[in-house]
Amino acid sequence: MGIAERKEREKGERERRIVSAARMLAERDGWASVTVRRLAQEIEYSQPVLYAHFENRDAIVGAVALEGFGELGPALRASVQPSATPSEAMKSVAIAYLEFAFERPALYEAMFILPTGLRFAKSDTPQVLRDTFGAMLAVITPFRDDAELATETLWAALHGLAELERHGRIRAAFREQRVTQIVAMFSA
Amino acid sequence: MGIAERKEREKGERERRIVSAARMLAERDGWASVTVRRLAQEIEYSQPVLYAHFENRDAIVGAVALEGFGELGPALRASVQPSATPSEAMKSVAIAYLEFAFERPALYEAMFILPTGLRFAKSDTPQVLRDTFGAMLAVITPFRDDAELATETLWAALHGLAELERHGRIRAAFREQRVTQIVAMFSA
DNA sequence: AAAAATATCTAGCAATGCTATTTTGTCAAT
DNA sequence: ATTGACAAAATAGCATTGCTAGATATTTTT
Repeated sequence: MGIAERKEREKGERERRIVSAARMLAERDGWASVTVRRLAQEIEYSQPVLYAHFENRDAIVGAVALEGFGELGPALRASVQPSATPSEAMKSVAIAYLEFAFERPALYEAMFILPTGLRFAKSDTPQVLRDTFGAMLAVITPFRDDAELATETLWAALHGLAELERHGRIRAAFREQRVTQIVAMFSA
Repeated sequence: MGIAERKEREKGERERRIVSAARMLAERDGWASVTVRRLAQEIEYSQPVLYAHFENRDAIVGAVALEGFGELGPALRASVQPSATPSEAMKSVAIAYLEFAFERPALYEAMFILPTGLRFAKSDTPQVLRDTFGAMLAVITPFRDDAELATETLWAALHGLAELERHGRIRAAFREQRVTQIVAMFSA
């Protein structure tokens, strides 16, 4: 039955092309430009084919978001030098988080802002999501007993910093100082 | 020249009806349901009339957002009891902020998430926005020299708490505890 | 009363997400 | 090789969107 396997392989391959086309277009022209028609054109298939892979447009955004989580966790971990002190580690993670948000805005949008149909903080939370959470948890644990709660709070603070700055609500020039404030508070 | 004035009055009145229809529909059915056609129907004028008042749909969202800022500032100030200690005051403001976000989700969305074309943290920032910022600044000043910076950071933290919870990224049941954490950190 | 300016509407464009229907391609059984 | 069943994919279309050009009605000015 190698035929069925080949077909499955081809379908998987096509799915990857859809997701990476979506990501590329979003990063280049913004999510509003990511239309099902344009994606179809990009992968050289007709429009309805995409609906054999994804229930709707939101699900495509969700697939890109998942890719993003697959990268954010490792990026946070990689930012920490082995020789770093606990509070240096926390600062590295915080800065890496914001860099991720600002350097891949479309990816970040898919992960945290756009409707995607993904589930979180529930029993069915995918492993990549737990991993990302874990990367932040790791640098907080040395400082706090309520590490899980504190991770949620730190995450929220970083997310807020990223979003308000992206929308021009707070002064971009003071980013570093705000991060310093936050980290100082959490590592006290 | 009472005629011109009457016309201006009528135009202003109509504009208010557009904005409040938009707000009502958004709060009831979500922003996706706020279409220019539906608004036109609501105010009993044809569609192009709305473009005599607002450049485009985003500008209507922006008008609702401005209304929101006009209410958020006072709501934050009103939450503080005259007898409150400085740290009680800060906690009241933080809780009032989150209540605002959760009880008027569509309004909050217009203010902080959707594209609106409004400008912030710039010289042309409208007074209502400065007022809202001022309400937070007031409760931070007793604790910090760098009050303006700290206000930005606190604001970001609260915004992040609201957004991550709204998207189901963090556990709703622990909202109170996260607020307590944040306030403790800023009033230390 | 006629002309000019203003206000408003009708009708339509191009684009969107999504889907019913038709066509094309693949493969096994004859 | 031919045929018929099944799966894959394309065409064509629906309903909806934001927005606008062009036609019509309504005031205001002359």
